[in-house]
Amino acid sequence: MTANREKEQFLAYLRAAGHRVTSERLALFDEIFAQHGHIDAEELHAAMRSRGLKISRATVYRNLDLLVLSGLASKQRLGGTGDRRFLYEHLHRGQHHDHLVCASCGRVVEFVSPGIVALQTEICRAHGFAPGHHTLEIRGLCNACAAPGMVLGLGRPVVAEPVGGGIGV
Amino acid sequence: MTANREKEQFLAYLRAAGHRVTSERLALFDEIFAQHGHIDAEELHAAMRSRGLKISRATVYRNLDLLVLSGLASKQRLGGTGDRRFLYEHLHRGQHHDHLVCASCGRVVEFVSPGIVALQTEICRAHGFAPGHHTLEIRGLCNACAAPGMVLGLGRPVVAEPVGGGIGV
DNA sequence: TAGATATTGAGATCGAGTCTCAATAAGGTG
DNA sequence: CACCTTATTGAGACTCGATCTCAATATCTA
Repeated sequence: MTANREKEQFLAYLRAAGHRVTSERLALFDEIFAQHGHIDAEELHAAMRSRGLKISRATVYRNLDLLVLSGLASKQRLGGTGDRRFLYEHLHRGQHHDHLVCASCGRVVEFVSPGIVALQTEICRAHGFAPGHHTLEIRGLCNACAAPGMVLGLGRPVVAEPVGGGIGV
Repeated sequence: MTANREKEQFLAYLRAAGHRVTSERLALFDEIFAQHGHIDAEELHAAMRSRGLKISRATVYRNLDLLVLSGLASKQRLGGTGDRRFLYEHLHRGQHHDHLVCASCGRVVEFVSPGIVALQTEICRAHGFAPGHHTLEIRGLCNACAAPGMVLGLGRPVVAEPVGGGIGV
């Protein structure tokens, strides 16, 4: 089993919050940690059913929220104004990243930038806000789509190296 | 009438795109430019009806998309995972800004940061993307909500001074 | 092991946004 | 200006992601 450390964190969260440890919650945890990249609730539900697990749609939705509250999954809409569904992805130990999305083929690249963190701190300070978290989505054209005459291909999200470390304000 | 320059731009867009100039489109333009800050389609529709204008819900939705395409309005969800509806706001001459949202009272502060623009350019370059645009939402606690024992008040969006000008990567 | 109650499942419901299609009106043409 | 073509509108049906209801079930506590 992968993600043992994260599973411990999930169990600790459930107990601390007074929630019960059910087989459905454990199965959902396993499923989202078995998935690569972003996936929506319906796809997650279908994936579990196709593995022979019996779990209802409502339970998937309910428990995804718990995973987010536990800090082990993120829930956000990606893709600008074309975002109909929430997408979920598992997180490792609170590591935050942002997204670069190709406006043409939808390919998603994840990146970590210390610069944006510094920027967030500075902007909050300037406006008297206590910093929380941020979501940054950059949209553009990936190299494949920017090349003339290319047919689009939907790639898999890639975790990228940190870019830039200086203060950005 | 306010926003004459913008209205010219809207008319020019309509004609260039082969769309007709209808009274509904002009009324919707007037309404969104008469509004402060962010407003959703239903509220916009209700506001127009309450002024005695006869316009249908479907027409509001359809023409808001045109306003966005013309570059005169932005359409985005704000408020993290609590974002059920799209919010619209009018823009002045393509000026881009981002949002600082209070996680407690929902107050929205708009800010302009050259740093984030530089960051966007650098990150796109590092990953072989042609830069497009970005959306950055920072969530935190405003000074009123961070103060202990305060009752929350829902403020109006404020356009803030640019913060920071250095390269932020 | 039994009892209290949180959780589940199936399906109803909600709600933001889109679609359909007949009626209307914008704007080009003679 | 009057006519004609056709984009646009309005009313309401529809879509579909997400939430809610409530009886049945499973978890945890004592």
